[in-house]
Amino acid sequence: MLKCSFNDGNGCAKCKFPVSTIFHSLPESSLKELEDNKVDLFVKRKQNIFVQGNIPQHVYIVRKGKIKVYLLGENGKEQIVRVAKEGDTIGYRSVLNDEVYFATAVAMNDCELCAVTKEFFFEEIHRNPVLAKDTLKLLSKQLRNSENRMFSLAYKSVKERIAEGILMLADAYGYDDDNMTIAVQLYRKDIADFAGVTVETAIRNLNDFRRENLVEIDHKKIKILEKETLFSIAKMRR
Amino acid sequence: MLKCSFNDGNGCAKCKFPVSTIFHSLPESSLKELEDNKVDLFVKRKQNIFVQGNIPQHVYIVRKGKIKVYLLGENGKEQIVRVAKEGDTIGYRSVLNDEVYFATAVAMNDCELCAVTKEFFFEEIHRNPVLAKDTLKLLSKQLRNSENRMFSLAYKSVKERIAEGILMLADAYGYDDDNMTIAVQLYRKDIADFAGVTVETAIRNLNDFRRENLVEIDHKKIKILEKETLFSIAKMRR
DNA sequence: CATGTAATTTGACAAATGTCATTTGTTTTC
DNA sequence: GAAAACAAATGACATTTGTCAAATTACATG
Repeated sequence: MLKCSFNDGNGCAKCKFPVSTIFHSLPESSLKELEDNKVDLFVKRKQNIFVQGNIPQHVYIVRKGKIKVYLLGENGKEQIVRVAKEGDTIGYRSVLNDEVYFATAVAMNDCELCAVTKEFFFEEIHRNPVLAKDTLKLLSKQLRNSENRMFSLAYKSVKERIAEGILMLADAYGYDDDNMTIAVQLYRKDIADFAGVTVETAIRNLNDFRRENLVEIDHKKIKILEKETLFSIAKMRR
Repeated sequence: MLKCSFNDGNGCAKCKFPVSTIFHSLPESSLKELEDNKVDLFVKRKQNIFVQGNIPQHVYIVRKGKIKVYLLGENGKEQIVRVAKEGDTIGYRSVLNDEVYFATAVAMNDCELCAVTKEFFFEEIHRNPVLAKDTLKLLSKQLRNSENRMFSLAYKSVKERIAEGILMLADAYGYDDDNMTIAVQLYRKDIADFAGVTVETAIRNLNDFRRENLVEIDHKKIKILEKETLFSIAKMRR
């Protein structure tokens, strides 16, 4: 049997996980049970974790790596609806509603995940009110975020959305050690798909920001130089 | 004391409410307790039920009437993020996350609501796993809907969004007895705010649809004549 | 029911953004 | 490490949608 990453002894004191996850409230007994209801998963960059239309079998906890979750339209257009990094949970919504995946999740870099069976998640959410409450909070937060982005997509200009996108992606993925460089490689298309614009438009605006010394761009790595200015361009509520 | 609308004896057998609500799973004992933790609320058309930035005190169950929930931008632009009718619950998300209202809810016509104290809702969600699960399902559904609309706002043309908007509003508010006319008075601005366009643009597209005999418009009442055609214009996944 | 206010409609025009084609640079693969 | 595949950049242009102004119609209030 694979080593249980929930009990490897380093990390979050409660769940024995390198980072605090949605399962932080599980009692010892449940953690034991969890061991028999999970599979470790190693996913290479650009590979899918789950795909729109498929039937969910697991809830995924991200142990390592960055992920994007997007909707794919007929025209080949993609809308990134959510991103995830170490400690985040993905694929749980389709499980909760017992329906096929509504979105596709793909690894932005090599990832390690824990795939927890939907049966365990379902059981546990029933008998553990704290897990239920935490999941409610998580959903609430994501719904709020989503509705906020609805507003942006509807009414903000492209420049505002690109600025907002950079800041949101930075916030969601985190920073490198310099505390300024977004901790993931982003294609121009990723930024375009997040902001809901074409690649060409994203490029033009990114290069505007670079010329104005708001960001520094080294291939796929973006360093945020003037966060405050970007915030004011994005007209973000904070 | 006001008559408790949860126990007026007609409607849903479980909760004694005219329609099935999120509280349908409450046991008798909780329903009794609920009586002391609710206020009946009568809200006139165009009046607010809650306002962006205010501190939530209640969760609202709609007994009668139609409601829109929208985000208000600095520029005066409004994005309708959700709508509610008889049986729906609103204002619960801010309560769950213990933060100020993120949106404003306004009555589309005269409404009757039950305002349930947040303390009761919180307590009950903790001790009633079925309520917790139902709330999780509701949130999941709304998040899915919201992400779907993110995609539409980002990538669909105005004509597609207006068609989609009409169909979504019809679905959410329901129909009159003819089963074709949307069961609420909609200003052109409401449709514009739902689809994320200007009033002028909404008007032009609505009138296109009317000229093509897809809809019939009598002031603020919209009758859907060719639902299938609208669906295909909207390119909606169903 | 008259009057003022608000909502709808239309046209002309401006601005924002997407589309397409092409070039250049970067990454992957054999 | 050369070749092929992929990604980024740029220009010219088309299209979509928004903006502003003005006219008409509907609604609400005294």
